[in-house]
Amino acid sequence: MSLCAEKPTPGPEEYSISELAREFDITTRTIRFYEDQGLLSPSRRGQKRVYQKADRTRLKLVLRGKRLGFPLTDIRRMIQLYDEPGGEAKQLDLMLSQITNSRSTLLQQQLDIELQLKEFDDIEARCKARLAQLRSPQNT
Amino acid sequence: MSLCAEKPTPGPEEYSISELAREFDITTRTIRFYEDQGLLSPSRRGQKRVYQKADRTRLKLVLRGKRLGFPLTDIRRMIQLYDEPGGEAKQLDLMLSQITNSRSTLLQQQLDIELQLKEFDDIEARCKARLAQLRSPQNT
DNA sequence: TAGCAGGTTTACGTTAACGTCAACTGGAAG
DNA sequence: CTTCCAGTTGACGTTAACGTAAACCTGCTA
Repeated sequence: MSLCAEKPTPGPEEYSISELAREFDITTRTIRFYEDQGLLSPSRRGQKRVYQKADRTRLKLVLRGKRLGFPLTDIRRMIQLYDEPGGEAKQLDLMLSQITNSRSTLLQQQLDIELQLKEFDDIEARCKARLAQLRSPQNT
Repeated sequence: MSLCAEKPTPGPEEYSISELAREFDITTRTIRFYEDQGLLSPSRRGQKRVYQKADRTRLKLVLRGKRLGFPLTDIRRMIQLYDEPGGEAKQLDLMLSQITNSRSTLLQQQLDIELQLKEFDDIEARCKARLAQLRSPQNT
């Protein structure tokens, strides 16, 4: 440990690339790749990447998008919506229609999930019934 | 049209590969690829594939899995659960644990979707507010 | 001063999920 | 018989999303 000078920017909390990687259980390669794709844009101290809280939040959004199966290009457009609304009315209209689009995809996914969950319940019940039958007394 | 002999198997309804392709808006290549991956196994009349209702249902399951972002290997395991429960207790236990697994993924996705939808509502509201402001009277 | 941990760029490799020919087949229509 | 159409099997091409390896910098610490 060096003498003092420990917190040059004590404010908004910062992260190194490997800290983020550990936290979200991904590789640094992945994080750099996301930056390449325009999903992240951390500041730099010297040549090293420094991630602020906002960057961390963006990364979380990316990973959420991934869990939902979206390709990175879609995810990029989605998280750009979080940035400051362009200003131009045209731009705002575009954003609104993109939101409408993404929303309908998400709603479809909700339906799909509900159906799938119900069917799993069904299958599970039959499995358990079959298991109970296997252990039932009449097979001695 | 040939003379009669139109319905050799009038029973369970059959589909050609291109019929299914049209219905679900995918290519025949995709359907054959899914078969290659063990997701479908249609019967054959001569060398041509003939799809029964059960095959159609399986295809629907596959596409639902795709909409949820699952890789084909996961989808395969998932739809195998719809087949007859193996019989062996060990096999049934395995099925149950697989269901538990998949279910937790789906539940996570539900959470992700709800969050995302809420954030979209939020962004949308701010967009609309900004738009209203742009058209407001004070800029004449 | 040497070395090491953590970071950087560059570049090629890999896997999944198809797309895109090419060459062949079997039946119906003209 | 030829022609056409829907279907079939290879085989190679492509894109997304990283993995992996090489070569370099850099700020401590021993």
